[in-house]
Amino acid sequence: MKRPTLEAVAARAGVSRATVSRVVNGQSTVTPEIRETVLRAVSELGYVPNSAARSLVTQRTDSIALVISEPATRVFSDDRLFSTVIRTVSSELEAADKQIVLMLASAPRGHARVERYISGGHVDGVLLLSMHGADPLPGALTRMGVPVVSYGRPAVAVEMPYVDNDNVGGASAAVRHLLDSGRRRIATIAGPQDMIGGQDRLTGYREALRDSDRRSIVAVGDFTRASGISAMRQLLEDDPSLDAVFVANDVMAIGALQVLRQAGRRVPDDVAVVGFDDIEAVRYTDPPLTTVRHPIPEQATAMVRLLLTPPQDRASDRVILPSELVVRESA
Amino acid sequence: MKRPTLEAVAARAGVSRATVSRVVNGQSTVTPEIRETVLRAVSELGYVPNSAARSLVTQRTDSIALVISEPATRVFSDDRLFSTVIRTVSSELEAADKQIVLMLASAPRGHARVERYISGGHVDGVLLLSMHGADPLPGALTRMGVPVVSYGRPAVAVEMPYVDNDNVGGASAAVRHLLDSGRRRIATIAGPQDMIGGQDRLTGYREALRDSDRRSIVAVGDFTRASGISAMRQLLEDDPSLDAVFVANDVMAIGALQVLRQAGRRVPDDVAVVGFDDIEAVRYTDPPLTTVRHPIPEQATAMVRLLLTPPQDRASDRVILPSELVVRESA
DNA sequence: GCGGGTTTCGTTATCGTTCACTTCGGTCTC
DNA sequence: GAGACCGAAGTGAACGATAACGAAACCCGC
Repeated sequence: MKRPTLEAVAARAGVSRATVSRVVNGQSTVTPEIRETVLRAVSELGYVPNSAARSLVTQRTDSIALVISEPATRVFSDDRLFSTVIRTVSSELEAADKQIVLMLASAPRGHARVERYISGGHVDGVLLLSMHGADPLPGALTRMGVPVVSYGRPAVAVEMPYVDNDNVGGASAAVRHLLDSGRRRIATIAGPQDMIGGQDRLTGYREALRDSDRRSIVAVGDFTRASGISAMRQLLEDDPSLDAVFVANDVMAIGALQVLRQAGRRVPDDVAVVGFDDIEAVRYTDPPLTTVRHPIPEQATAMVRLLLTPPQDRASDRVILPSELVVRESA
Repeated sequence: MKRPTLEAVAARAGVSRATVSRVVNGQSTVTPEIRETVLRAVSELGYVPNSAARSLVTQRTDSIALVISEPATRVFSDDRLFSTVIRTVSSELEAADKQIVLMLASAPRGHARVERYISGGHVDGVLLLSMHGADPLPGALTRMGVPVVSYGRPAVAVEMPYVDNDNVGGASAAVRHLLDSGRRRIATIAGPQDMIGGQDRLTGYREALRDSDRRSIVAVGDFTRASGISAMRQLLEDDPSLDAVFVANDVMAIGALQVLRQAGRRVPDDVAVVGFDDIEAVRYTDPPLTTVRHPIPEQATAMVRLLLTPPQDRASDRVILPSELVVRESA
């Protein structure tokens, strides 16, 4: 009833354990004839290697952790990011015959759990989704010597391989689009400034405006719809004559659209709106939202590739992927 | 530089390996004084048990697999389902101090991979998301003797613990709502009939109609938006006088709304529409969609609880959770 | 103060692999 | 034709933990 062991297979095939091990692990130093016999014994007994025993001696686990170091609400506010990353990472690791251990680490209890688990040697590497500058996890993970790659640029303090999209470039492309279409007073609803993405998108906005001679009008949100609503209200109050808003993510942009409508401003006639992320929902807003799309699958793929490449073989420890402006009806 | 072992801790604390093991595993048969000494040695050396060695002898892995046995496109068409299940399962398993291994198994290569992995004893149990009646995975998994719980009722053929929402009840509640609001010709866009959810929701529609004396008008889709579009077109052609549609999921309903608008039918004035799932996007459709919400977090939680409860301690092997009609503007 | 019964701790075997070595034929070379 | 050499298979020792078993040490009552 219990699972057959290497020993059993060896006995059945009339060879030693070592030979069976060689066959199972695909070493070439075994006579084709014997290899056949062994393979037959393996399939007859339904042998599958015991992973615990194997990784006890090899020090490998063939599994990598995908750590989401965010409070659940933030990560999942944009479902597409999350599911796309998981899906892409999954299929990419599948090709490398590695498993995914998923860890949602909401601080601080989750952090301790993650650190304990990772330092326990359960995984060969870590893919880290962390968007907070103040997150202690990137630092902690690098310190324990396990290979890590971050999705998105981690806080400046830590040296860590990462793959990011061009937040700065995407944001300034959005703003330039507004400038090109003749908008004069372009405000922004920025993201939280403790998040790298929030910082970079604001930087992009500022850079684009600096090249023109427009004044910057900034309100800060925290990437939630509610914050988009209150930020938009504040902007309208601060500068009633604004004719465009660049919003640092789509979720807040949806809130902004709602406020604009309530305030009797037509979009895009009176006020143009551009979002960021290109989440599913913005195709169905009224009007459909012009936004910046970043290539999530490519980013996730690059992340896995980077992790699986030994440090000395890497062309670079950082990869930046281009963002793309998707023009719909709101701007 | 390498990680300290039990041996090292034992040496430092001046006791035997066994005692350290007892302390680490929280056995009570150890003198408080010695326990203190050991714990100090543990923290001084930063000892963390080697999981491979442990599970080699205990036969446990403290991790469970979450297997998504669907082509990616289907699972992710409703992002909320996916992310909510993951999030809930994750936090629920966290409480039990178990890890979650995520496997996306698109047939058939994925199936072989999953079977190999599960039979390899990598996990203590399996949470299975499989919505196809013809899926061979539920059968295969039960056969290999590993504890499994299914999200949603599996195909009739296999005997397997599961947690499902009341698809039949939810669908008939939706149809009754249409009847109660005076609709006379109520059509349905059914889901794929090789999926349990698709079957059950159609059953609910039929049951509700049977209690009245209305005729059933059925088109079948496959839960994608495109199929919702073509199904709606077909329905309008078959019966131009229809005044209500119950759509088996929201994604198809979005397609249906689009077709109705193009056909010049006002919703809900000319045609009432009810969806199913209550995905995020239907709050922003025009008009916002009336739909049936099923309690995904509760379902996921119940699934984990069921898996962690030893079979002999279970009150029942199947749990059915109620669905709830969410009335918005489309019906 | 002594025997029986508990605690408490140490010894040792074991789990299933892999890896470094050894061994064993057989070929090659001079 | 003998020794060096090489490839293929076997032997034995880790790997790091747990658990069964044994041996002290201790308690108790008589």
